[in-house]
Amino acid sequence: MPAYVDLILIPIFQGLSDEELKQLSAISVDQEVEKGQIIFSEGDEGVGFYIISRGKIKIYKLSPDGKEQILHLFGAGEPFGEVALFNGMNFPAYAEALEKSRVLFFPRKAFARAIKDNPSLAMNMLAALSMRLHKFAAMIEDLSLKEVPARVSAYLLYLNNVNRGSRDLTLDISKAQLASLLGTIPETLSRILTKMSKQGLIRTDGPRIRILDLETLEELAEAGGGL
Amino acid sequence: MPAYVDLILIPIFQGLSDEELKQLSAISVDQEVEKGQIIFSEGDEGVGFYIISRGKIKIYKLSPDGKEQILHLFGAGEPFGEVALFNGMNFPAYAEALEKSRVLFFPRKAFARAIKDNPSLAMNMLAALSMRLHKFAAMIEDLSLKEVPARVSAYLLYLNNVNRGSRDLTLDISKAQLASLLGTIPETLSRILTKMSKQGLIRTDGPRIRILDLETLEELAEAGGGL
DNA sequence: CGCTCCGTTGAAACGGTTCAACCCACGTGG
DNA sequence: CCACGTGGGTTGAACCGTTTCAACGGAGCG
Repeated sequence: MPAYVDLILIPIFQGLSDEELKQLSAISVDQEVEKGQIIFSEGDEGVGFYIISRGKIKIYKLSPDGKEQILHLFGAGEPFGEVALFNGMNFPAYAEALEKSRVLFFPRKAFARAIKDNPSLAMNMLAALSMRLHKFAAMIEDLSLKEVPARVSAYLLYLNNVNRGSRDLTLDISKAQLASLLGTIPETLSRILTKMSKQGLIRTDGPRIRILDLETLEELAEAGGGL
Repeated sequence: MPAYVDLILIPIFQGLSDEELKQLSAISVDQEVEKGQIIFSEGDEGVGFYIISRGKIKIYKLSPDGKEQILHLFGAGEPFGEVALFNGMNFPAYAEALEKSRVLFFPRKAFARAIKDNPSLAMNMLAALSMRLHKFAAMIEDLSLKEVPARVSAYLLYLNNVNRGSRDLTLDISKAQLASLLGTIPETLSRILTKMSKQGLIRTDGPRIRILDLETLEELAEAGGGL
Protein backbone atom coordinates (compact mmCIF):
# COMPACT_ATOMS: atom_id res chain seq x y z
CA MET A 1 0.00 0.00 0.00
CA PRO A 2 1.40 3.34 -1.05
CA ALA A 3 1.92 6.15 1.40
CA TYR A 4 -0.68 8.85 1.64
CA VAL A 5 1.82 11.44 0.49
CA ASP A 6 2.19 9.68 -2.82
CA LEU A 7 -1.40 10.40 -3.72
CA ILE A 8 -1.75 13.98 -2.69
CA LEU A 9 0.38 15.26 -5.54
CA ILE A 10 -1.39 13.36 -8.28
CA PRO A 11 -3.39 15.60 -10.63
CA ILE A 12 -6.48 13.47 -10.88
CA PHE A 13 -6.69 13.37 -7.10
CA GLN A 14 -6.67 17.12 -6.67
CA GLY A 15 -9.48 18.49 -4.61
CA LEU A 16 -10.14 15.30 -2.72
CA SER A 17 -10.53 15.34 1.03
CA ASP A 18 -8.00 13.71 3.31
CA GLU A 19 -10.51 11.03 4.11
CA GLU A 20 -11.01 10.20 0.44
CA LEU A 21 -7.30 10.10 -0.20
CA LYS A 22 -6.88 7.69 2.65
CA GLN A 23 -9.52 5.44 1.17
CA LEU A 24 -7.85 5.50 -2.20
CA SER A 25 -4.53 4.79 -0.62
CA ALA A 26 -6.11 1.80 1.10
CA ILE A 27 -7.42 0.24 -2.09
CA SER A 28 -4.25 0.65 -4.12
CA VAL A 29 -1.14 -1.46 -4.34
CA ASP A 30 2.27 -0.30 -5.34
CA GLN A 31 4.54 -2.23 -7.56
CA GLU A 32 8.15 -1.91 -8.65
CA VAL A 33 8.88 -2.58 -12.31
CA GLU A 34 12.24 -2.97 -13.98
CA LYS A 35 13.33 -1.31 -17.20
CA GLY A 36 11.88 -3.19 -20.12
CA GLN A 37 9.27 -4.94 -18.03
CA ILE A 38 5.81 -5.30 -19.57
CA ILE A 39 3.11 -4.12 -17.18
CA PHE A 40 0.22 -5.28 -19.31
CA SER A 41 -0.24 -6.49 -22.84
CA GLU A 42 -2.85 -5.70 -25.43
CA GLY A 43 -5.85 -7.93 -24.80
CA ASP A 44 -5.17 -8.44 -21.12
CA GLU A 45 -8.22 -8.15 -18.94
CA GLY A 46 -8.60 -4.62 -17.62
CA VAL A 47 -8.77 -5.48 -13.94
CA GLY A 48 -7.71 -2.04 -12.88
CA PHE A 49 -5.61 0.92 -13.84
CA TYR A 50 -2.29 2.46 -12.85
CA ILE A 51 -0.74 5.70 -11.81
CA ILE A 52 2.96 6.32 -12.15
CA SER A 53 4.68 7.17 -8.91
CA ARG A 54 8.18 7.30 -10.33
CA GLY A 55 9.74 6.50 -13.68
CA LYS A 56 8.60 6.47 -17.29
CA ILE A 57 6.12 4.23 -19.10
CA LYS A 58 5.39 3.84 -22.76
CA ILE A 59 2.04 2.75 -24.14
CA TYR A 60 2.22 1.27 -27.60
CA LYS A 61 0.62 -0.86 -30.26
CA LEU A 62 2.36 -3.64 -32.16
CA SER A 63 1.79 -4.63 -35.77
CA PRO A 64 1.80 -8.33 -36.68
CA ASP A 65 5.33 -8.01 -38.02
CA GLY A 66 6.71 -6.31 -34.95
CA LYS A 67 6.61 -2.65 -35.82
CA GLU A 68 5.57 -0.54 -32.88
CA GLN A 69 3.65 2.70 -32.68
CA ILE A 70 3.96 4.53 -29.41
CA LEU A 71 0.66 6.05 -28.30
CA HIS A 72 1.84 7.75 -25.13
CA LEU A 73 4.85 8.40 -23.01
CA PHE A 74 3.87 8.90 -19.40
CA GLY A 75 5.81 10.20 -16.43
CA ALA A 76 5.28 10.58 -12.70
CA GLY A 77 1.75 11.46 -11.64
CA GLU A 78 0.07 10.34 -14.81
CA PRO A 79 -2.54 7.61 -14.96
CA PHE A 80 -2.61 4.93 -17.61
CA GLY A 81 -4.76 1.96 -18.47
CA GLU A 82 -7.94 3.77 -17.48
CA VAL A 83 -9.64 3.25 -20.80
CA ALA A 84 -10.39 -0.36 -19.93
CA LEU A 85 -11.90 0.76 -16.64
CA PHE A 86 -15.17 2.25 -17.72
CA ASN A 87 -16.36 0.06 -20.48
CA GLY A 88 -15.29 -3.38 -19.37
CA MET A 89 -12.90 -3.83 -22.26
CA ASN A 90 -9.50 -5.37 -22.27
CA PHE A 91 -6.39 -3.24 -22.43
CA PRO A 92 -6.15 -1.88 -25.95
CA ALA A 93 -2.36 -1.60 -26.00
CA TYR A 94 0.89 -2.58 -24.33
CA ALA A 95 2.47 -0.84 -21.35
CA GLU A 96 6.19 -1.16 -20.79
CA ALA A 97 8.56 0.55 -18.36
CA LEU A 98 11.24 2.59 -20.12
CA GLU A 99 13.23 2.70 -16.90
CA LYS A 100 13.03 1.34 -13.38
CA SER A 101 9.70 2.65 -12.18
CA ARG A 102 7.16 2.50 -9.43
CA VAL A 103 3.47 2.32 -10.25
CA LEU A 104 0.34 2.32 -8.13
CA PHE A 105 -2.34 -0.15 -9.09
CA PHE A 106 -6.02 0.59 -8.45
CA PRO A 107 -8.37 -2.38 -8.71
CA ARG A 108 -11.29 -1.75 -10.93
CA LYS A 109 -14.29 -2.27 -8.72
CA ALA A 110 -13.00 -0.41 -5.71
CA PHE A 111 -12.04 2.54 -7.85
CA ALA A 112 -15.32 2.58 -9.71
CA ARG A 113 -17.04 2.84 -6.33
CA ALA A 114 -14.75 5.69 -5.33
CA ILE A 115 -15.63 7.56 -8.48
CA LYS A 116 -19.32 7.01 -8.10
CA ASP A 117 -19.58 8.76 -4.78
CA ASN A 118 -17.02 11.38 -5.49
CA PRO A 119 -18.01 14.04 -7.98
CA SER A 120 -14.73 15.83 -8.03
CA LEU A 121 -12.81 12.63 -8.72
CA ALA A 122 -15.19 11.95 -11.58
CA MET A 123 -14.69 15.42 -12.95
CA ASN A 124 -10.93 15.09 -12.73
CA MET A 125 -11.12 11.80 -14.53
CA LEU A 126 -13.29 13.31 -17.25
CA ALA A 127 -10.82 16.11 -17.67
CA ALA A 128 -7.95 13.65 -17.92
CA LEU A 129 -9.71 11.55 -20.54
CA SER A 130 -10.63 14.65 -22.48
CA MET A 131 -7.02 15.75 -22.58
CA ARG A 132 -6.11 12.31 -23.75
CA LEU A 133 -8.69 12.45 -26.52
CA HIS A 134 -7.46 15.82 -27.56
CA LYS A 135 -3.92 14.53 -27.84
CA PHE A 136 -5.09 11.56 -29.87
CA ALA A 137 -6.99 13.77 -32.25
CA ALA A 138 -3.86 15.82 -32.81
CA MET A 139 -1.87 12.64 -33.32
CA ILE A 140 -4.29 11.33 -35.93
CA GLU A 141 -4.16 14.66 -37.68
CA ASP A 142 -0.38 14.58 -37.71
CA LEU A 143 -0.12 11.02 -38.89
CA SER A 144 -2.47 11.33 -41.79
CA LEU A 145 -2.16 14.96 -42.78
CA LYS A 146 1.48 15.85 -42.20
CA GLU A 147 4.77 14.48 -43.39
CA VAL A 148 7.50 13.35 -41.09
CA PRO A 149 9.53 16.60 -41.16
CA ALA A 150 6.45 18.46 -39.94
CA ARG A 151 6.01 16.01 -37.10
CA VAL A 152 9.64 16.28 -36.10
CA SER A 153 9.40 20.06 -36.10
CA ALA A 154 6.25 19.91 -34.03
CA TYR A 155 7.94 17.68 -31.50
CA LEU A 156 10.92 20.00 -31.20
CA LEU A 157 8.59 22.93 -30.67
CA TYR A 158 6.71 20.89 -28.09
CA LEU A 159 9.94 20.30 -26.18
CA ASN A 160 10.70 23.97 -26.52
CA ASN A 161 7.37 24.73 -24.90
CA VAL A 162 7.78 22.26 -22.09
CA ASN A 163 11.14 23.82 -21.29
CA ARG A 164 9.46 27.21 -21.10
CA GLY A 165 11.14 28.55 -24.18
CA SER A 166 14.64 27.28 -23.73
CA ARG A 167 16.18 26.49 -27.08
CA ASP A 168 18.52 23.93 -25.61
CA LEU A 169 16.65 20.67 -25.67
CA THR A 170 17.59 17.23 -24.46
CA LEU A 171 15.79 14.16 -25.70
CA ASP A 172 14.94 12.04 -22.72
CA ILE A 173 14.15 9.03 -24.88
CA SER A 174 16.22 7.24 -27.50
CA LYS A 175 15.87 8.36 -31.08
CA ALA A 176 14.44 4.98 -31.96
CA GLN A 177 11.66 5.55 -29.41
CA LEU A 178 11.11 9.04 -30.70
CA ALA A 179 10.80 7.70 -34.22
CA SER A 180 8.13 5.28 -33.07
CA LEU A 181 6.32 8.07 -31.25
CA LEU A 182 6.30 10.12 -34.44
CA GLY A 183 5.07 7.21 -36.50
CA THR A 184 8.24 6.60 -38.45
CA ILE A 185 11.53 4.70 -38.22
CA PRO A 186 14.96 5.64 -36.84
CA GLU A 187 16.55 5.96 -40.28
CA THR A 188 14.04 8.52 -41.46
CA LEU A 189 14.28 10.51 -38.26
CA SER A 190 18.05 10.54 -38.54
CA ARG A 191 17.95 11.78 -42.10
CA ILE A 192 15.53 14.56 -41.23
CA LEU A 193 17.59 15.74 -38.28
CA THR A 194 20.76 15.87 -40.38
CA LYS A 195 18.92 17.71 -43.11
CA MET A 196 17.64 20.22 -40.58
CA SER A 197 21.15 20.65 -39.26
CA LYS A 198 22.54 21.29 -42.73
CA GLN A 199 19.89 23.94 -43.26
CA GLY A 200 20.86 25.62 -40.05
CA LEU A 201 17.53 25.04 -38.31
CA ILE A 202 19.04 23.10 -35.43
CA ARG A 203 22.35 21.88 -34.13
CA THR A 204 22.54 18.37 -32.77
CA ASP A 205 24.95 16.75 -30.40
CA GLY A 206 23.77 13.27 -29.53
CA PRO A 207 20.58 13.62 -27.55
CA ARG A 208 21.10 17.35 -27.17
CA ILE A 209 19.46 19.60 -29.74
CA ARG A 210 19.69 23.34 -29.98
CA ILE A 211 17.08 25.25 -31.91
CA LEU A 212 18.65 27.84 -34.17
CA ASP A 213 15.79 28.93 -36.39
CA LEU A 214 12.53 28.83 -34.49
CA GLU A 215 10.48 30.53 -37.17
CA THR A 216 11.27 28.12 -39.96
CA LEU A 217 10.57 25.23 -37.64
CA GLU A 218 7.17 26.70 -36.88
CA GLU A 219 6.38 27.01 -40.55
CA LEU A 220 7.44 23.45 -41.10
CA ALA A 221 5.29 22.19 -38.26
CA GLU A 222 2.22 23.92 -39.61
CA ALA A 223 2.20 22.97 -43.24
CA GLY A 224 3.58 20.06 -45.12
CA GLY A 225 5.70 22.62 -46.98
CA GLY A 226 8.79 21.22 -48.65
CA LEU A 227 11.84 20.75 -46.50
CA MET B 1 -36.18 23.01 -25.99
CA PRO B 2 -36.27 19.38 -27.04
CA ALA B 3 -39.01 17.07 -25.91
CA TYR B 4 -38.41 14.81 -22.97
CA VAL B 5 -38.83 11.73 -25.17
CA ASP B 6 -35.83 12.76 -27.22
CA LEU B 7 -33.54 12.33 -24.28
CA ILE B 8 -34.74 9.07 -22.84
CA LEU B 9 -33.29 7.01 -25.67
CA ILE B 10 -29.84 8.54 -25.61
CA PRO B 11 -27.15 6.15 -24.35
CA ILE B 12 -25.28 8.57 -22.13
CA PHE B 13 -28.56 9.41 -20.40
CA GLN B 14 -29.42 5.84 -19.54
CA GLY B 15 -30.18 5.22 -15.91
CA LEU B 16 -31.16 8.78 -15.14
CA SER B 17 -34.32 9.54 -13.23
CA ASP B 18 -37.27 11.28 -14.83
CA GLU B 19 -36.53 14.32 -12.78
CA GLU B 20 -32.96 14.50 -14.04
CA LEU B 21 -34.03 13.99 -17.63
CA LYS B 22 -36.44 16.86 -17.29
CA GLN B 23 -33.69 19.07 -15.99
CA LEU B 24 -31.45 18.15 -18.87
CA SER B 25 -34.23 18.75 -21.29
CA ALA B 26 -34.69 22.19 -19.77
CA ILE B 27 -31.10 23.24 -20.23
CA SER B 28 -30.73 22.06 -23.81
CA VAL B 29 -31.67 23.68 -27.08
CA ASP B 30 -32.43 21.94 -30.32
CA GLN B 31 -31.23 23.12 -33.63
CA GLU B 32 -31.88 22.18 -37.23
CA VAL B 33 -28.88 22.02 -39.53
CA GLU B 34 -28.81 21.66 -43.28
CA LYS B 35 -26.63 19.30 -45.26
CA GLY B 36 -23.16 20.73 -45.54
CA GLN B 37 -23.65 23.17 -42.69
CA ILE B 38 -20.73 23.63 -40.33
CA ILE B 39 -21.81 23.27 -36.70
CA PHE B 40 -18.52 24.33 -35.25
CA SER B 41 -15.00 24.90 -36.52
CA GLU B 42 -11.66 23.95 -35.12
CA GLY B 43 -10.62 26.60 -32.65
CA ASP B 44 -14.15 27.71 -31.81
CA GLU B 45 -14.77 28.23 -28.14
CA GLY B 46 -16.19 25.11 -26.57
CA VAL B 47 -19.27 26.67 -25.05
CA GLY B 48 -21.11 23.38 -24.88
CA PHE B 49 -21.55 20.06 -26.58
CA TYR B 50 -24.07 18.36 -28.83
CA ILE B 51 -26.10 15.21 -29.15
CA ILE B 52 -27.50 14.11 -32.47
CA SER B 53 -31.23 13.69 -32.48
CA ARG B 54 -31.52 12.86 -36.17
CA GLY B 55 -29.13 12.80 -39.09
CA LYS B 56 -25.43 12.30 -39.58
CA ILE B 57 -22.45 14.41 -38.56
CA LYS B 58 -18.82 14.18 -39.49
CA ILE B 59 -15.99 15.36 -37.29
CA TYR B 60 -12.81 16.11 -39.17
CA LYS B 61 -9.49 17.88 -39.27
CA LEU B 62 -8.21 19.99 -42.13
CA SER B 63 -4.64 20.31 -43.32
CA PRO B 64 -3.36 23.73 -44.44
CA ASP B 65 -3.75 22.70 -48.07
CA GLY B 66 -7.31 21.53 -47.68
CA LYS B 67 -6.93 17.79 -47.23
CA GLU B 68 -9.37 16.45 -44.68
CA GLN B 69 -9.09 13.57 -42.26
CA ILE B 70 -12.38 12.38 -40.83
CA LEU B 71 -12.09 11.52 -37.15
CA HIS B 72 -15.64 10.34 -36.55
CA LEU B 73 -18.93 9.75 -38.23
CA PHE B 74 -21.76 10.08 -35.77
CA GLY B 75 -25.41 9.15 -36.02
CA ALA B 76 -28.54 9.56 -33.92
CA GLY B 77 -28.05 9.33 -30.17
CA GLU B 78 -24.34 10.02 -30.22
CA PRO B 79 -22.74 12.97 -28.47
CA PHE B 80 -20.01 15.09 -30.03
CA GLY B 81 -17.93 18.05 -29.05
CA GLU B 82 -17.65 16.86 -25.46
CA VAL B 83 -13.89 16.97 -25.42
CA ALA B 84 -13.89 20.72 -25.08
CA LEU B 85 -16.28 20.46 -22.14
CA PHE B 86 -14.06 19.22 -19.41
CA ASN B 87 -10.81 20.97 -19.93
CA GLY B 88 -11.86 24.39 -21.10
CA MET B 89 -10.28 23.98 -24.50
CA ASN B 90 -11.58 25.05 -27.84
CA PHE B 91 -13.07 22.57 -30.26
CA PRO B 92 -10.21 20.54 -31.66
CA ALA B 93 -11.87 19.78 -35.00
CA TYR B 94 -14.66 20.66 -37.39
CA ALA B 95 -18.22 19.35 -37.23
CA GLU B 96 -20.33 19.31 -40.37
CA ALA B 97 -23.73 17.84 -41.15
CA LEU B 98 -23.60 15.20 -43.87
CA GLU B 99 -27.36 15.45 -44.29
CA LYS B 100 -30.22 17.50 -42.90
CA SER B 101 -29.98 16.86 -39.18
CA ARG B 102 -31.29 17.84 -35.81
CA VAL B 103 -28.91 18.31 -32.90
CA LEU B 104 -29.41 19.10 -29.24
CA PHE B 105 -27.06 21.62 -27.73
CA PHE B 106 -26.11 21.49 -24.05
CA PRO B 107 -24.47 24.62 -22.65
CA ARG B 108 -21.29 23.93 -20.84
CA LYS B 109 -21.86 25.24 -17.37
CA ALA B 110 -25.34 23.86 -16.90
CA PHE B 111 -24.24 20.47 -18.05
CA ALA B 112 -21.14 20.46 -15.88
CA ARG B 113 -23.42 21.08 -12.93
CA ALA B 114 -25.68 18.24 -13.96
CA ILE B 115 -22.71 15.91 -14.11
CA LYS B 116 -21.37 16.98 -10.79
CA ASP B 117 -24.42 15.96 -8.84
CA ASN B 118 -25.24 12.95 -10.89
CA PRO B 119 -22.91 9.99 -10.50
CA SER B 120 -24.55 7.85 -13.09
CA LEU B 121 -24.38 10.57 -15.71
CA ALA B 122 -20.71 10.99 -14.90
CA MET B 123 -20.13 7.27 -15.24
CA ASN B 124 -21.93 7.19 -18.57
CA MET B 125 -19.84 10.06 -19.77
CA LEU B 126 -16.67 8.33 -18.66
CA ALA B 127 -17.72 5.21 -20.50
CA ALA B 128 -18.46 7.21 -23.64
CA LEU B 129 -15.10 8.96 -23.56
CA SER B 130 -13.35 5.67 -22.95
CA MET B 131 -14.99 4.14 -25.99
CA ARG B 132 -13.92 7.16 -27.95
CA LEU B 133 -10.36 6.78 -26.77
CA HIS B 134 -10.40 3.15 -27.64
CA LYS B 135 -11.56 3.91 -31.17
CA PHE B 136 -8.88 6.55 -31.54
CA ALA B 137 -6.19 4.17 -30.41
CA ALA B 138 -7.33 1.69 -33.02
CA MET B 139 -7.35 4.43 -35.62
CA ILE B 140 -3.80 5.48 -34.82
CA GLU B 141 -2.74 1.88 -34.99
CA ASP B 142 -4.36 1.48 -38.37
CA LEU B 143 -2.98 4.69 -39.80
CA SER B 144 0.59 4.10 -38.83
CA LEU B 145 0.89 0.34 -38.78
CA LYS B 146 -1.35 -0.85 -41.60
CA GLU B 147 -1.52 -0.15 -45.29
CA VAL B 148 -4.59 1.10 -47.04
CA PRO B 149 -5.84 -2.30 -48.28
CA ALA B 150 -5.83 -3.53 -44.69
CA ARG B 151 -7.87 -0.54 -43.60
CA VAL B 152 -10.35 -1.02 -46.40
CA SER B 153 -10.74 -4.67 -45.47
CA ALA B 154 -11.20 -3.76 -41.84
CA TYR B 155 -13.90 -1.29 -42.76
CA LEU B 156 -15.77 -3.83 -44.87
CA LEU B 157 -15.62 -6.30 -42.01
CA TYR B 158 -16.85 -3.59 -39.68
CA LEU B 159 -19.86 -3.01 -41.91
CA ASN B 160 -20.37 -6.75 -42.03
CA ASN B 161 -20.47 -6.78 -38.24
CA VAL B 162 -22.83 -3.87 -37.94
CA ASN B 163 -25.21 -5.63 -40.33
CA ARG B 164 -25.09 -8.69 -38.11
CA GLY B 165 -23.22 -10.80 -40.60
CA SER B 166 -24.97 -9.89 -43.79
CA ARG B 167 -22.54 -9.95 -46.69
CA ASP B 168 -24.55 -7.44 -48.66
CA LEU B 169 -23.26 -4.06 -47.66
CA THR B 170 -24.30 -0.59 -48.66
CA LEU B 171 -22.03 2.36 -48.11
CA ASP B 172 -24.05 5.12 -46.54
CA ILE B 173 -21.39 7.70 -47.26
CA SER B 174 -19.72 8.69 -50.50
CA LYS B 175 -16.51 6.95 -51.44
CA ALA B 176 -14.68 10.22 -51.14
CA GLN B 177 -15.83 10.48 -47.52
CA LEU B 178 -14.89 6.90 -46.90
CA ALA B 179 -11.44 7.55 -48.30
CA SER B 180 -11.00 10.44 -45.91
CA LEU B 181 -12.20 8.30 -43.01
CA LEU B 182 -9.61 5.68 -43.90
CA GLY B 183 -6.87 8.26 -44.20
CA THR B 184 -6.43 8.10 -47.95
CA ILE B 185 -7.83 9.62 -51.15
CA PRO B 186 -10.65 8.57 -53.49
CA GLU B 187 -8.31 7.38 -56.25
CA THR B 188 -6.49 4.97 -53.99
CA LEU B 189 -9.71 3.63 -52.53
CA SER B 190 -11.11 3.10 -56.00
CA ARG B 191 -8.03 1.21 -57.14
CA ILE B 192 -8.10 -1.04 -54.11
CA LEU B 193 -11.78 -1.86 -54.51
CA THR B 194 -11.31 -2.77 -58.17
CA LYS B 195 -8.30 -4.88 -57.29
CA MET B 196 -10.32 -6.67 -54.64
CA SER B 197 -13.07 -7.24 -57.16
CA LYS B 198 -10.66 -8.70 -59.68
CA GLN B 199 -9.38 -11.08 -57.03
CA GLY B 200 -12.88 -12.22 -56.26
CA LEU B 201 -12.92 -10.91 -52.71
CA ILE B 202 -15.89 -8.62 -53.26
CA ARG B 203 -18.33 -7.57 -55.94
CA THR B 204 -19.16 -3.91 -56.24
CA ASP B 205 -22.14 -2.14 -57.73
CA GLY B 206 -21.97 1.55 -56.99
CA PRO B 207 -22.39 1.98 -53.25
CA ARG B 208 -23.43 -1.65 -52.87
CA ILE B 209 -20.72 -4.15 -52.01
CA ARG B 210 -21.09 -7.87 -51.60
CA ILE B 211 -18.47 -9.80 -49.67
CA LEU B 212 -17.46 -12.94 -51.52
CA ASP B 213 -14.38 -14.10 -49.63
CA LEU B 214 -14.65 -13.26 -45.97
CA GLU B 215 -11.59 -15.19 -44.88
CA THR B 216 -9.12 -13.49 -47.16
CA LEU B 217 -10.55 -10.13 -46.14
CA GLU B 218 -9.95 -11.02 -42.52
CA GLU B 219 -6.35 -11.96 -43.23
CA LEU B 220 -5.86 -8.71 -45.08
CA ALA B 221 -7.31 -6.69 -42.24
CA GLU B 222 -5.01 -8.27 -39.70
CA ALA B 223 -1.62 -8.03 -41.33
CA GLY B 224 -0.21 -5.74 -43.93
CA GLY B 225 0.24 -8.84 -46.08
CA GLY B 226 0.62 -8.16 -49.77
CA LEU B 227 -2.53 -7.68 -51.75
C1' DC C 1 39.45 -7.02 -26.84
C1' DG C 2 35.20 -7.99 -28.83
C1' DC C 3 30.47 -7.67 -28.12
C1' DT C 4 26.18 -5.23 -28.33
C1' DC C 5 23.35 -1.22 -28.77
C1' DC C 6 22.37 2.98 -30.99
C1' DG C 7 22.71 5.95 -34.54
C1' DT C 8 24.00 7.18 -39.24
C1' DT C 9 24.45 6.76 -44.30
C1' DG C 10 23.62 4.94 -49.00
C1' DA C 11 21.02 2.73 -52.79
C1' DA C 12 17.08 0.46 -54.28
C1' DA C 13 12.23 -0.59 -53.96
C1' DC C 14 7.57 0.39 -52.75
C1' DG C 15 3.15 2.39 -51.57
C1' DG C 16 0.59 6.09 -52.15
C1' DT C 17 -0.29 10.59 -53.97
C1' DT C 18 -0.65 13.84 -57.65
C1' DC C 19 -2.21 15.39 -61.91
C1' DA C 20 -4.83 14.69 -65.77
C1' DA C 21 -8.16 12.73 -68.56
C1' DC C 22 -12.35 10.47 -68.92
C1' DC C 23 -17.01 8.31 -67.99
C1' DC C 24 -21.55 8.27 -66.41
C1' DA C 25 -25.87 9.72 -64.14
C1' DC C 26 -28.34 13.54 -63.20
C1' DG C 27 -30.47 18.00 -63.24
C1' DT C 28 -31.07 22.52 -65.47
C1' DG C 29 -32.27 25.66 -68.81
C1' DG C 30 -32.63 27.09 -73.48
C1' DC D 1 -35.91 17.47 -76.06
C1' DC D 2 -31.42 18.12 -76.32
C1' DA D 3 -27.23 20.79 -74.90
C1' DC D 4 -24.71 21.70 -71.13
C1' DG D 5 -22.63 21.68 -66.75
C1' DT D 6 -21.80 19.28 -62.43
C1' DG D 7 -20.45 15.84 -59.03
C1' DG D 8 -19.04 11.26 -58.05
C1' DG D 9 -16.28 7.76 -59.51
C1' DT D 10 -12.63 5.40 -62.27
C1' DT D 11 -8.23 4.88 -64.72
C1' DG D 12 -3.41 5.82 -66.28
C1' DA D 13 1.34 7.60 -65.80
C1' DA D 14 4.70 10.22 -63.44
C1' DC D 15 6.36 11.50 -59.20
C1' DC D 16 7.75 11.62 -54.34
C1' DG D 17 8.37 10.61 -49.55
C1' DT D 18 9.29 6.94 -46.85
C1' DT D 19 10.66 2.34 -45.97
C1' DT D 20 13.67 -1.44 -46.63
C1' DC D 21 17.94 -3.63 -46.69
C1' DA D 22 22.64 -3.46 -45.94
C1' DA D 23 26.79 -1.67 -44.35
C1' DC D 24 29.33 1.05 -41.24
C1' DG D 25 30.88 3.90 -37.04
C1' DG D 26 31.26 4.92 -32.38
C1' DA D 27 30.22 4.49 -27.33
C1' DG D 28 29.83 1.62 -23.49
C1' DC D 29 30.78 -2.61 -21.09
C1' DG D 30 31.86 -7.32 -19.74
